[in-house]
Amino acid sequence: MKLRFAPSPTGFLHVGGARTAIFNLLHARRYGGTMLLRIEDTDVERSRQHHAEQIVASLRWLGVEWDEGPIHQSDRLDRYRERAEELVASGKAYRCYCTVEELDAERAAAESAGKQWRYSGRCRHVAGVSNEPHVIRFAVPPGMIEFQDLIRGEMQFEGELIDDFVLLRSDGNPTYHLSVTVDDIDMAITHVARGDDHLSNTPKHVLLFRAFGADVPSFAHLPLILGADKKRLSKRTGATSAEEYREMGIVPEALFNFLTLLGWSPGENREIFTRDEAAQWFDLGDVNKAPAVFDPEKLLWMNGQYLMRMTPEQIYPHLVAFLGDDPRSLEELRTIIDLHKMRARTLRELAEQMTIYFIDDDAIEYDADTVKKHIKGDDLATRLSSLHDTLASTDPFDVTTAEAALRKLAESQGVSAAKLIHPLRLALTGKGVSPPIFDVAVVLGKERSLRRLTRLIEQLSLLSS
RNA sequence: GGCGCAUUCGUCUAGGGGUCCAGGACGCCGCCCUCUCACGGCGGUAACACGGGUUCGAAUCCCGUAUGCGCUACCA
Repeated sequence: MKLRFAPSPTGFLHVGGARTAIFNLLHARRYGGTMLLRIEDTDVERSRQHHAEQIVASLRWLGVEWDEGPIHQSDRLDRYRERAEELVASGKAYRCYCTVEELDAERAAAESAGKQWRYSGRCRHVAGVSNEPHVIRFAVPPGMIEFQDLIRGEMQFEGELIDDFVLLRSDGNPTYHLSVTVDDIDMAITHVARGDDHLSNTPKHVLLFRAFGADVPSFAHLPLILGADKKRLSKRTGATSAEEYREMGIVPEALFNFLTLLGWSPGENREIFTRDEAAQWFDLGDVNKAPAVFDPEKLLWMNGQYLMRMTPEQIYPHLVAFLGDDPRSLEELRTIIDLHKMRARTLRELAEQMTIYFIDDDAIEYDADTVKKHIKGDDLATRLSSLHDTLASTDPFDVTTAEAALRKLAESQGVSAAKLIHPLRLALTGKGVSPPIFDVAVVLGKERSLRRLTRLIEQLSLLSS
C-alpha cells in the first residue's frame, strides 16, 4: 500500500491540504503503507519554489512525515512528454492545433447563445504532423466510466459528457491530469486520497490509467473544509494556512488533532488523542461525506487542552518564538509555565501572561477596573502597611507560610482575607486576574513582592482619587 | 445550463430499521469548587432540511423537492 500527498506550490499550506496530508499519513500508518510527498509544480505560471519550501516546512512542523520524496514534477517533464507521445502513437490521443483564442471565442459565442460548449474534437482527424504550435488532447472514448470511491461508494460518469481534455500544453508542459496519472502509475500509488474538488476529474484519470494499461488505484475524495459562512474556507472567514495558526500560538499537536476530527471521528466520544492513537484507529472509509465547518473556537479550546497537559519542557521549544529578542531560559520559566499553562489558550497568550514577572517593579500599570473594584476604604493604606510588615517577617517565604500569615492578619484586622488578597494581586501584577497570588509572590521573591506592595501603597491616594 | 456530491443541536460529530421523545464535544447559560482567572465537577439550552413511499416499525432504505458545494481551463 502506498499513498501520497501532492500539493501544488501556489501558496502556503492550506488547512484543507493539511488535513488531506494527515488523512493520507494516518491511513498509510494504520496499514503499514508508504507515504510519498510530491510537489505538483507543472503550472509554471503559478508555482513558486519558496512556496514549495514553505509547504514542506509546514508539514514538518505539523508532524506529517513522509517516507519518500519530496519529488518535484518539474524534474520529470520529459517523462510526461514521453507518455503523451505514446498515447498519440497508439491513437488514444492526438495533436490539436486549435488556438486558445479560437476556442475562447467559440466558448463565448456558445455562452451568449445560451448553449453549453464542449470541444468538438475536430483535430482528431487532422492528418500528418505539422510544426505549428499544438497541444496533445486525449481522445475520450464513449461509454460509462465507473470507479470505486472509499468514501462515496460506486461512482458512474457518462463518457460522452467529458471533453477531449488537454494532456500536454503547447509549451510542452503536462496538465494536472497527465502528470498525476503518470506519477501515480510510476510511483505505484495504491490509494489516492484528495480533495472533493477532484471527484469530477476522476473519470478522466480512470480513462488515463486504462489507456496506459495500468491498475486503477482506490480513490477517497475528502469533503471540503468550509468557513463560518459555509463557503470554502477563505481569508475572509478566518486564517487559512497552517502557518497562520503557528503564528497564532497553536501547538502542532493540537492543530493535528483538531484537523483529524474534521470529517472523521474515532468513535467512543474520543476528542483528545495522540497521532499514534489516531494512526491505530484511522481508516479512509470512515471519513464523512459532508463538508465540515472549521470552528476556530474549538481549536482554541483544544490548544488549551494541549498546553495544560504538556510539561514546561515540551512547551518551551514552541514558546521561545513568542518570547521576544531576549528569551529567558527554561530553568527560569519552568515554574511560571506551570503556573500559567492552564490559563492560556495559545502560546501567544501564555507569553503575554508571563511578562508580569519580568517587567520592572516600578513599571507595573494598574488595571483601572480592578483599581475601582478593590482600592477603597480609608483604612486600606494602614491595612496594606501591616500586610507589608507581615510579609516582610514571613520566613520562609513560601506559599503556605505567606498565606497563613496573611489570613491571620486579616482575622486580626476583622476583615476577610479577600480584602487583602485582591489589593495584593493588584500590587504584584497590576491586574485583577492571575494565578493564585501566593504562588506569584513566591516566584517574584520576597524582596520584589515587597517593593511592588510598597509602590502600590505609595500610589494609593493617587489611585483612589 | 449540464454532470456530480452533500444535508443529525449555532459548530464538530455518534448513530448504519426497533435499545433514539437521538449520545458526546466546542460555544452559550446556571450552580459548585475558590483569593481572582483558569482547570475541574454538576445541570441546562439546542438537531434527524422538506414531501412522498417501503416496513408492524425509519435519523437509519428508496424516490422526488429545496438548499449548499464542486467540476464544466493549455489551474491544480
